[in-house]
Amino acid sequence: MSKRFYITTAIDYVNGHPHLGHAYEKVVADVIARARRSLGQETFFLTGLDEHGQKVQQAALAEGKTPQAYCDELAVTWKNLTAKLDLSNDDFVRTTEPRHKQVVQAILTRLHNEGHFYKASYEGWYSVREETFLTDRDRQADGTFHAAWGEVVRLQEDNYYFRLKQHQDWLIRHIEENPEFIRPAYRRNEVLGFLRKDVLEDLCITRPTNRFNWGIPLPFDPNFVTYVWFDALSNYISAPAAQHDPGVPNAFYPPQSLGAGLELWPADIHLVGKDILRFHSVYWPIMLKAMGAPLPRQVLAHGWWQKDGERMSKSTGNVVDPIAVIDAWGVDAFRFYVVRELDIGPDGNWTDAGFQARYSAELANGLGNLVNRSLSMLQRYRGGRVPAVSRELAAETQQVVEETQTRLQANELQAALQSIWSLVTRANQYVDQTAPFKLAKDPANAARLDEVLYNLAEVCRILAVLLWPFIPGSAGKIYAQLGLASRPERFAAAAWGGLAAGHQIGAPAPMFPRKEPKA
RNA sequence: CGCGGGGUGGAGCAGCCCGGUAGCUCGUCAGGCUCAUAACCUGAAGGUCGCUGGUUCAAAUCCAGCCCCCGCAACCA
Repeated sequence: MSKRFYITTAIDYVNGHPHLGHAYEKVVADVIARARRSLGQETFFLTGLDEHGQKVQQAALAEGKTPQAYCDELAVTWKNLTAKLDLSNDDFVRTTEPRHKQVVQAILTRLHNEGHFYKASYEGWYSVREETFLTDRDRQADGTFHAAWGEVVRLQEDNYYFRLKQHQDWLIRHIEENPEFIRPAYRRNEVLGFLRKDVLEDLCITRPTNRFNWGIPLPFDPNFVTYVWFDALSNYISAPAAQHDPGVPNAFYPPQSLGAGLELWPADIHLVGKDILRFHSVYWPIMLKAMGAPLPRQVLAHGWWQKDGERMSKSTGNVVDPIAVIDAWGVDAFRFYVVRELDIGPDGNWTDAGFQARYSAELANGLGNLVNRSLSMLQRYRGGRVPAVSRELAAETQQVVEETQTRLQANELQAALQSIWSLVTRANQYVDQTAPFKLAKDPANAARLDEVLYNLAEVCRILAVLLWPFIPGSAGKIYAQLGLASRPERFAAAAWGGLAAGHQIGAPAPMFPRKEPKA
């Protein structure tokens, strides 16, 4: 058993339904996970749900359900999303699961015993309606609080705090010495700037149960539940702990372990939105250090999507429903668009016109048409029987394969797709230059036609291999149309010459049917 | 002076880290082809790479300043 490549997504808060941002992050993580597996690394891909907190408790109450029942229902919706997105996740963690709660409690117990926490009293302005403390920043220009907060009262409350100040120096050093720790680089600079400038405030990690109790109880004080940080972030290590991962201190193994001793921790990539970068690159490393666990290799922060140049919001109605898009266009069209359109890091802009343009130009007219015309000719002129191996496009293809590999290993997914499409373009040019449909008219050209047909079929096969991480369903269809029983899931299969002479291909069929543009 | 991102032919983007023929998709115009999902291929027009200055033999790319747009600012991917 050896260390696996371990990638996580943020766990989504169950309060609400999935939107484009959730789906985007999961797809990106899945493409990275599939790429790693294809390249021969054992990989573990974790995603899941954050189910505790006040908003969940309130929402459940409003629907007359227990919080657990409410979560169980929504968990079905969210798990369905992973299937809908064709994710290859190896586990799905829910923070209400016993295996998770046990790990969180073990962590809290140990850190408490070692003096990382202290109890203190806080007094401030409290919004009864929103059940939250307000700060001076929430005040309006005239010093009053906005009416949306409702009644604001003076309230005093005890809570537990996590000591952070002592960790600031080593964390700065760690980020400085490990350029890969926070990516992209401009996000790393942002965190460093903040750490160098501000003194870290100790972190409030509890809520008193008289405010709300839908959370994991503090093992050492029943009047409190833990609040967000130790609950949600710990999922990244509670799942490995349940696998008896030797990378996790065994003090944190849950009692009934179902594990097989998988070596997962430390995580290789925490994929997160830019909004929660600070929690993953500051608080989480400090928590791990206090636990005595190794730090993750990389926190990779992606950007946000806008819709038609504006922030998506339910009130204005300019939202993108990933489920609806997938139902209308297919999951691969969705996966392709979000990864091709937006590099990991910057913000992106979803437009329906842009989506349809890429579908039409790149998937239908580019890739789909290439495969269809290539296999149709092989079927028509040679009865679907693969001719002898020819290497006319081998060198150019090999170059694209290497370029794609380099970019996949660097998690440059958008750039990898650009490389792959240069091969699509090249093959379409090749059809034009060699004109197999003309060669077929004169039997004297039979040998040349054989060569051309082989090169086209083999390029299609290799494209399937290269595309597997991005659009696994369509890559599988290419293999099926080539009459291959296996799946194009191993990058090593991208070597030229995989199609054997005499092999019988299947029936060609359009993969990305042309669609009339929607109004 | 809160933090950060962006400003590249008509539209949307890549390139900038690691200076050296400005690339991609769409659109426009003109040709070619007919195997294929009315798809494909070729060529053309169109850009002072936000502005100003600096470094350099050479800057979209590095440095400084300025203008404009947009996010974030403790739990919303």
